[in-house]
Amino acid sequence: MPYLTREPPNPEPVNCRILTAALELFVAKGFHNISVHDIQKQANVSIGSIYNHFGGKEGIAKALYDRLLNEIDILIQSVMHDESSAKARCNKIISLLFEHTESHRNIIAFIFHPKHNDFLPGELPICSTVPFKSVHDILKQGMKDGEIRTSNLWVAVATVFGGAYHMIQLRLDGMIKVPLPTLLDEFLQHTWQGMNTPIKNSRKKKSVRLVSASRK
Amino acid sequence: MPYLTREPPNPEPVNCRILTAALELFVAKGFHNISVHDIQKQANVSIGSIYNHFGGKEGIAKALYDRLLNEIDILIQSVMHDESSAKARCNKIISLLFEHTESHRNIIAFIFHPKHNDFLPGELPICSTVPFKSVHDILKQGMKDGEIRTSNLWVAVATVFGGAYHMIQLRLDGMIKVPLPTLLDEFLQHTWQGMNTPIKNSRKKKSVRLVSASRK
DNA sequence: GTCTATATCCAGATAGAC
DNA sequence: GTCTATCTGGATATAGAC
Repeated sequence: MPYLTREPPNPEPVNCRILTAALELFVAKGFHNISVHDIQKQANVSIGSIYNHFGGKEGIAKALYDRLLNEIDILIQSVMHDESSAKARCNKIISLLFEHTESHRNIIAFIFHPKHNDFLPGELPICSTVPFKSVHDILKQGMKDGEIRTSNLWVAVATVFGGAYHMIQLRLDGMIKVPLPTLLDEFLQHTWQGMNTPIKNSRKKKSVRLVSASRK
Repeated sequence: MPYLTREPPNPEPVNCRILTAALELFVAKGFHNISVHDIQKQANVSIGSIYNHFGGKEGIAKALYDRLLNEIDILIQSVMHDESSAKARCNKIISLLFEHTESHRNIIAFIFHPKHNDFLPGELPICSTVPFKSVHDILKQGMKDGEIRTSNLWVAVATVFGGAYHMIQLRLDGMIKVPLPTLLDEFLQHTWQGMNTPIKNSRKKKSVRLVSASRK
């Protein structure tokens, strides 16, 4: 300990440290298995600070939820801007979600955690939140334009995105061992062409990349 | 209170009453939001009984989990017996799950609750349990037989069943307002034929029922 | 096996100095 | 705003009568 006994001050602002720590712990062990003390230790702050900033454990969860949902929404909005057809939009969204699952695992795991109601009483089911509504609208527009199969809207949502969510769950659970983006094209083919064995003498234009190369 | 002050004795055995009560409460409010006292009251038994039979709250959850997973497994096994082609098996399984979502809501809600790890530490992800393995095998066989599109197995699982799980979630969350079986045929079409707009002059045999009428 | 009463523990929350 | 020390409520679990 040659120069300083005091450890270098942590550069991140306190509230960010709290949120980061909480996110990591919540995802690793679940909201109810984590105490405020756990968060306090991991974030290197005092209990007092936590209550000051967020009013308690639930306040942290709520802040995380709002913030991360908002991030997802921004993602979706960017896709709405970049792509115009319904199919392209869906593909791009799924592509981005797959990428995020690799690069921002905790965010995806927290947002796609099935029952936010378990710890955020009164919260509506996630499929009724803003970003999911956008997805809804995309599909509706796609049907109107004759671009995708007409059907009950929820059935379409489940078919197009249910599979993607499941891929994400399987990856988060460690069942899928490879990065999701490597499975993207294969997956999208299934979604759009169905699981029936393809007809042999198909005249379709042969497999093009289904998603334009990711920005960034 | 003319004849008896004592209420008629409850006919169900104690351990069943406990499990039934716990299942209902867990599904309604979540494992961590329910205390042993809640279960005790709902089941009309004493705390002592609960600890006698199950050793605690976690013991109840574990017993429920094992029992209900086993029920699902029996369901799957019956399908394996009744149907021979991969596609028919998948369709039948989804059909039965849809029906169960209506008639045995709590069972489905408990089994498909995403993170059993939150309250059953050490439990493997549900997709690695016996009934899910069967599903895995069905798809593998279907690919081998050239009946369904060849691909990474998990991608196939997600495409065929991910959508179905999502339908179930949406129904449990109250987003889908109609009984799932009414959406079954439409949904299965999407899964097998894909979400692309069907080709106009299709020569295929026109829509037959995709699932044979349910027994029972 | 079932019950009530009680003990123990710990997470959530607060008080008040700095 | 941040911290430590402390309070409180409630949940799990046990003891011991019946």
